[in-house]
Amino acid sequence: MADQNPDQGSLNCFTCQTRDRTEWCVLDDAELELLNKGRVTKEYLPGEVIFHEGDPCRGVFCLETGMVGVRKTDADGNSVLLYLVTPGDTLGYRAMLAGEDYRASAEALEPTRICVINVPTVRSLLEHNPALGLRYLKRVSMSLGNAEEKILHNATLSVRARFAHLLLVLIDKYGEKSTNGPTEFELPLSRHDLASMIGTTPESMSRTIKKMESDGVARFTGRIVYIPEIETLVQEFEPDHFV
Amino acid sequence: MADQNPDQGSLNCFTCQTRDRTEWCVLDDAELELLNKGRVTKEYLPGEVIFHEGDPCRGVFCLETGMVGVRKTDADGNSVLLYLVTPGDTLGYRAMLAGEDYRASAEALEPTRICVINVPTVRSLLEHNPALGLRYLKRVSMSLGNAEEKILHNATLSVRARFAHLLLVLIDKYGEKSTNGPTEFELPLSRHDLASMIGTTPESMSRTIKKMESDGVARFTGRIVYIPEIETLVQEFEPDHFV
DNA sequence: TAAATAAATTGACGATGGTCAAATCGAACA
DNA sequence: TGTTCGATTTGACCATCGTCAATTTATTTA
Repeated sequence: MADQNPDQGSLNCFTCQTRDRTEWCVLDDAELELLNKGRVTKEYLPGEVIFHEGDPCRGVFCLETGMVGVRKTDADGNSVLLYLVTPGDTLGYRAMLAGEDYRASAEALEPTRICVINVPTVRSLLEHNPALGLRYLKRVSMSLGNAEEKILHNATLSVRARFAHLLLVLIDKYGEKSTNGPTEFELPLSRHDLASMIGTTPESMSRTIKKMESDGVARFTGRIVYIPEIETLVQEFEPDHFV
Repeated sequence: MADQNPDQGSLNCFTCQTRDRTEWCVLDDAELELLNKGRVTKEYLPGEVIFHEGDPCRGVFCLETGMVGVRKTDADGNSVLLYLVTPGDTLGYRAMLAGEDYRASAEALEPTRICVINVPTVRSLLEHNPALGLRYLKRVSMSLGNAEEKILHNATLSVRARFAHLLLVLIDKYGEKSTNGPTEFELPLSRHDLASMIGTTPESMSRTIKKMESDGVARFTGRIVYIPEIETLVQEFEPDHFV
């Protein structure tokens, strides 16, 4: 793990660029002061592990820059990539709020700067500011809704339909917003990680991409995707979607 | 939907038998009074729908007696059974806490008595008692952890392994606690619903059961399962589990 | 009890997608 | 530039599991 480096980026929670996009936006100055005291900044290089499945919870992580992947792995080494975490997102709150050890691991996918807020600080803030709890309640509840949807999708949709859906989600979250017409977009993930986001293998991923290209749905050049018509992707996973 | 019937069962939240098993256990008497005022009791027969995917959230439901299944269905009619809800559980809180419409539907699987607490009442209680929010945070966060585990299992385990796991979970939750030795247990679900709990079809469920019988892992007579040795089920879904 | 309806099982078949191995591509580096 | 290592793709194979239809078994109703 890279050394703590307080000289780069925002110096504290008051000047933090991403604070307004996090749950902390509901804190007053006194609470921000507490948050700031309970905070340590860390940097990670791609591949470095931030926490491991089974580790005791160390607090809540705020992503300032970079990208983190949250993975869940079983005894045989099979794994799924559950989340991509980007600046303004928080990380590790599930275990903290459930009072459990981590049930997934987090790994930097790019050079990443993160603030770690220790457990007692978060707990104290939660106990004294109900609005913060309500914020987290909303976040966790929406996340649960998404997870349940994924369970349905994985059970009922083909690899291809799930990949079409993943592309739409990635474009919506990290790409230009354009509901229709041609779209170009750089995938933030390797083929392997794309595969493990939709619960399949790199081989099947590869073949699915090839088939989509030959069907004219999309063109892939490395991590660049070109999609002539976004609507066709919607059709892929919602066959009877009304135009 | 069956008529409201205030003459049966517990008359109010103060005398409610299941209250201590719900999130409401953290409420004081004044808050219980509020809860009681915001409450209506309803009864449902098997097959009756309590809420539908897409409906606006009507509040939080407390199960007094019976059993409810939470299902998620897609446009093609494929569905998964996400949860079994039994007395002492609450229902519908995810949509409420996320501030969303329901993203799954709930249906009585047995004759069921439920108290409905309206949205403003729950919201008011949440805003004034941080401990209640923390309770729900814990519940939703643990549920999210389970959902994420299910995503991994569905992606990596065979139908048979997932069924073995389901059996263990059902026995743990609704059966006699016996970590080893022979176990007899009545399944609370039809074959169809067992199948949709593990994201497969009734036909595959049937064949899996047949195979397990011929392998001597379990015997099925209608909804009665007899398992000579529980540990073999653990082996089924954790092949390299240490004894 | 018999008829009707629903649930569960079985059979036959094929498609999807996983596995393993080999080949190819591409980036990092000496 | 050539080499090396990892990522990606391709090929060959086939197991698992879903689909559809038919049959058997339960359950409900008349």
